[in-house]
Amino acid sequence: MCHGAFMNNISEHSRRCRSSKRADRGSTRSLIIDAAGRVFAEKGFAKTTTREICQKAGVNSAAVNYYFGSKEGLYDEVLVEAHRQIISLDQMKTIMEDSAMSDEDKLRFVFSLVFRTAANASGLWGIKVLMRELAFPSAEFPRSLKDEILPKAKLMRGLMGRLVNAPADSVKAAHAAFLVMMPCAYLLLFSEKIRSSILPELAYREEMVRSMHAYTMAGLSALRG
Amino acid sequence: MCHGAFMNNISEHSRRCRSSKRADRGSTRSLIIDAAGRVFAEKGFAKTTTREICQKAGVNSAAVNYYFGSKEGLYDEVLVEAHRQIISLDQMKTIMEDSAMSDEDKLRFVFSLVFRTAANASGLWGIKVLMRELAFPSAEFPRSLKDEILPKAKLMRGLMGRLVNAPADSVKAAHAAFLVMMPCAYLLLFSEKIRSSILPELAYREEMVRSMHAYTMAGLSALRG
DNA sequence: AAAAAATTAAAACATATGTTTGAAATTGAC
DNA sequence: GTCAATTTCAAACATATGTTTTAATTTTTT
Repeated sequence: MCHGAFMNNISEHSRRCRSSKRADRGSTRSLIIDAAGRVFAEKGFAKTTTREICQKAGVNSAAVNYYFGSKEGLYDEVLVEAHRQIISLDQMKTIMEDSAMSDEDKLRFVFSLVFRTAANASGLWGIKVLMRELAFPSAEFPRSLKDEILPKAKLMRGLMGRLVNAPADSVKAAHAAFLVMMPCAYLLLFSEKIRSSILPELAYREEMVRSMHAYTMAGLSALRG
Repeated sequence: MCHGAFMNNISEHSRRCRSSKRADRGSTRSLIIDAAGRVFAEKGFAKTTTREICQKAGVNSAAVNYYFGSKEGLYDEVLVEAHRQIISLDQMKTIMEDSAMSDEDKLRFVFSLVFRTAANASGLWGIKVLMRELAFPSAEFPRSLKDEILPKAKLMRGLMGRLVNAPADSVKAAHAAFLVMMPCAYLLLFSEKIRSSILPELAYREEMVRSMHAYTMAGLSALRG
């Protein structure tokens, strides 16, 4: 009766560092999170079944409820892991507060991070899960994640404000943030099937980064003046 | 046994113009499509139950299968109706081929159409359903609708090509189309809940149209040169 | 008005799916 | 090696939901 559902609070570190003898390459728990991430990214929460996750992970169907209590509990953990995959708040802070870097270079850094992520989309399921949440937030969208997204958004708005020469909380900065970030968001979210049929010429290449950067800087300059 | 599932082919006009004596304000069929559109727009296909649709429409649960054969059949009809709500291919052709209008004005027209739609989003469920399909196409995404979307996309790429002084099927035009249209797409798709928490200053006002237009024209000019 | 057709309604049905159960197997501590 | 704790497994369970059925009701036709 002492089931694993209550183990979510136990430090993950201790579980990870324990030499796993049952499963050679990664504990059952990690196997489930990874399989779940891939399936959730592809199908979304509602269309995903725990049976498919367990099958892909090669574990028994009862494992989800044993380790995570419920499908929702698993999804929560997947969201946490998704954030880890992209960029931590600390990393982002470091870059945004780096005085040796121009604001234009910071923007370029964001674009290349986006492109790297988009190009790696098959391996990194995290960004797809998070973008799904942004477009269609699930009931399970936890406050703790909002607390992670909002600070990052605030950093971006600071950058945008400086680029259009306006306060971070001004309407102008909001417009700039929206106009700059939405193509990024869609680049990460857009269904590959649809994109390739509507815009087959659009490839994730250096050429595209240059176009985005040129287009964005010119647009921001127009907002500024 | 002569059930309504086979009536989908009968002209809707005859059904509409027939004096409806059972249901005063709109036939059962239309009631279902409208209720379904609202629920599908809000929750997506998977999370929507036919029982909720029927309850919202005030009809019996069996009505969906009676009139549309299945939940998928109903969804197909909702997609057809969604296209009708926005703009027809013919209307769009007329505008795009209007030689009395500058390309810049045509772009402005697109933006105001987008804004009108976004501001009316509560009443018009069609755009939300279509945007969901663009981001996460369902298995039911019918070829006939692709045949409606692709021609419209081609018209937009023609406009974009002229604006950046490049052929419609060039990489440059594809980049332009992507960079210009993605903020529009997201404006229509973005979860209101999330938008208002991340960008509370962003309202659907004339001010925003002006920002978008200025930003976009400057960006396109940069792509051109 | 009578008969036929179409529609509506309530309930039953079948299936998919999240979850629980209880036993078997494995692991780690002594 | 023994024993308790943990993990795995197969099966069962409960529920939600798309669908079907059958009869009652309404509408249309003649």
